[in-house]
Amino acid sequence: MKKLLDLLTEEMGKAFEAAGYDGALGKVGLSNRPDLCEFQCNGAMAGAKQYHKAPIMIANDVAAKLTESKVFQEAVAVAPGFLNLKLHKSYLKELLDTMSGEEKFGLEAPAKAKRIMIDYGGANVAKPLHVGHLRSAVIGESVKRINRYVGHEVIGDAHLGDWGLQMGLVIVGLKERYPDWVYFDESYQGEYPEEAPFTISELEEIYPASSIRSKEDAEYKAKAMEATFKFQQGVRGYWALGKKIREVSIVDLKKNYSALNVEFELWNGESSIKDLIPEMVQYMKDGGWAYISDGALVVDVKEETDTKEMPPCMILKSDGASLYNTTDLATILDRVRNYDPDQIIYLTDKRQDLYFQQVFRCARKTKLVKPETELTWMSFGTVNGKDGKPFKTRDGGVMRLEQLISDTRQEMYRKICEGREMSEEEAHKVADQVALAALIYGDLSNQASKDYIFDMEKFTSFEGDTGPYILYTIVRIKSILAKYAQQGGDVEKAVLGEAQSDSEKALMLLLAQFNSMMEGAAAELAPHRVCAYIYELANDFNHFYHETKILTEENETRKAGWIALLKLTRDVLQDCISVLGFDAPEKM
RNA sequence: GUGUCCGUAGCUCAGCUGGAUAGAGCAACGGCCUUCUAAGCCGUGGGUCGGGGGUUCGAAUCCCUUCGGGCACACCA
Repeated sequence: MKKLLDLLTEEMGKAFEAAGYDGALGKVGLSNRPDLCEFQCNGAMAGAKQYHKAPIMIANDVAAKLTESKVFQEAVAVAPGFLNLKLHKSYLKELLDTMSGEEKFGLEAPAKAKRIMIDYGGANVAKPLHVGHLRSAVIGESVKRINRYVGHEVIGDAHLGDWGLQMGLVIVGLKERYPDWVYFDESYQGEYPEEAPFTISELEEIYPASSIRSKEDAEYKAKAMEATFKFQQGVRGYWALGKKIREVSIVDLKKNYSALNVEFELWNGESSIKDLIPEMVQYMKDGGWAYISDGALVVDVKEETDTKEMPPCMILKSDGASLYNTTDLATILDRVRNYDPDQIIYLTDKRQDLYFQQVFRCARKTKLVKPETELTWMSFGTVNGKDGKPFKTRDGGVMRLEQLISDTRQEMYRKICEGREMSEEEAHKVADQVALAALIYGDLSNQASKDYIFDMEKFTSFEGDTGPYILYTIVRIKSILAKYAQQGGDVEKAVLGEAQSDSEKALMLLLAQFNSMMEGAAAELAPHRVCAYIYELANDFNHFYHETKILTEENETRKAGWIALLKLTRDVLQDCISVLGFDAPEKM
């Protein structure tokens, strides 16, 4: 199904042509004066110069051609040259009929379905997730789902941080505690145990302790660096131990991510591509791109048009060790070979702007990717506390994601028990669902690239533009539909009718814009567009709901029409929250 | 210093490729539950869109400049 504005623009273009003007002037947009009209066309003003005519005269000519229109019930020329438009109710009804009958409510498949890889999450092995990880996880998951919904193939990769110094720190920490483990016996030739000899809580305890110690104790730090090096070189025991650390971490991370409804297709990490590094380095040298500068191996990524300094992209440190750039570039090589993606999207915090410019330029220059492969960096802002500084716990520590989720769940449970009667089991279930919606919606309704203030009170209060409000609206609709069915009505067979009121028409108009909204959200990687849409949709529905008594309506055709409208609203809302990454309960 | 992002109501934020009177939510105040879930709905007050120029018939939006803030500027990730 074509997008509503395109259909209207087509119709308006014809009218411009019929009146003897350029059809391209007939661009129709949403009205910014809902009190006057539903849509507007400003083409008459744009065309005034071209035709040496007052805009109002052009607008009048065009309006005259629309008196018989089956689309526009009203097309009025208003000074200085606006064309104010209203749709025929019958046209709108037909549009929604078509929409209801189509898969994905009239959203058309993309001209070319892309294969997109998205790198998000940002988790590190042996380090617990904290608030900062919420953004990456939630935004990435939504971008993935949105693009999948519109018809692309999307592969999410957790791209685990399992390569840097933290590996050495954990390994050395373990060695201090358990020097006798076979992992540390370099003469050992046998198999290593299947079972990991430590738990996730132990790792989470060892890492910070080890990290602090390495900052104070130079000798200890040297040991950690040596361990990191041995691990990266693939020394048997170190590599085997690293693998176990990785396994144990992944189990724990999966648990935490699933609490957020976040799921990765791939759990590759930086270490997964270790074998590609030497090959890639050699390739960059052979190609004449990489050279030694101050001892380090770098690739120049300056371009003539640059107005700023652009440091070269470092491939290897002066001690020959690899770094973030190395693994990211090798990962590109790996992804191209194994998946041949049309696009790779990276989701990181916005401080990495320059870094990704360097990496992308380097990947293009050295032809790791095809020229047409899109490399997209999507950045997100930091989560700040009320003071505008990065969010911390009360005592100034890092807020763990697990803690944040459980706090929100508890608060929600309390509120649910306050107002409604529910079994304890159900209350917990619903509370978890609503808490998740509160968290995800709270995050996604902000523009991803901007910082936002995490305000626990705001998040756990459910008034206004919040996830719970959206869920509440869906639950309301479900409740009415259920009652209708109880009374013997068949929701599936209900047929839409023409709008009976302004509020009903407003709801229908907004529903008709679903496909265009979703297409835009996908193209712009903008989950907040979906949030803004469903908030408006929920508002329009509630407005309609408050002035329309549905179940007591005596005219059965009319009642069924409303039921069909409710069903469509529910379905659209549910698809929307599903691409945002949460679900609605049956009641709340 | 160079680059980059941001500056819209008391607070938190929208504002799509420039259009008519700049919108929400929270907070404040006032209404609406014998009737489909009041976690809701309706209403009131609140703004020199940081400042100044420019382009345009028309600018919160585009360009320049200035002030204020965040962030980044090769051997961390």
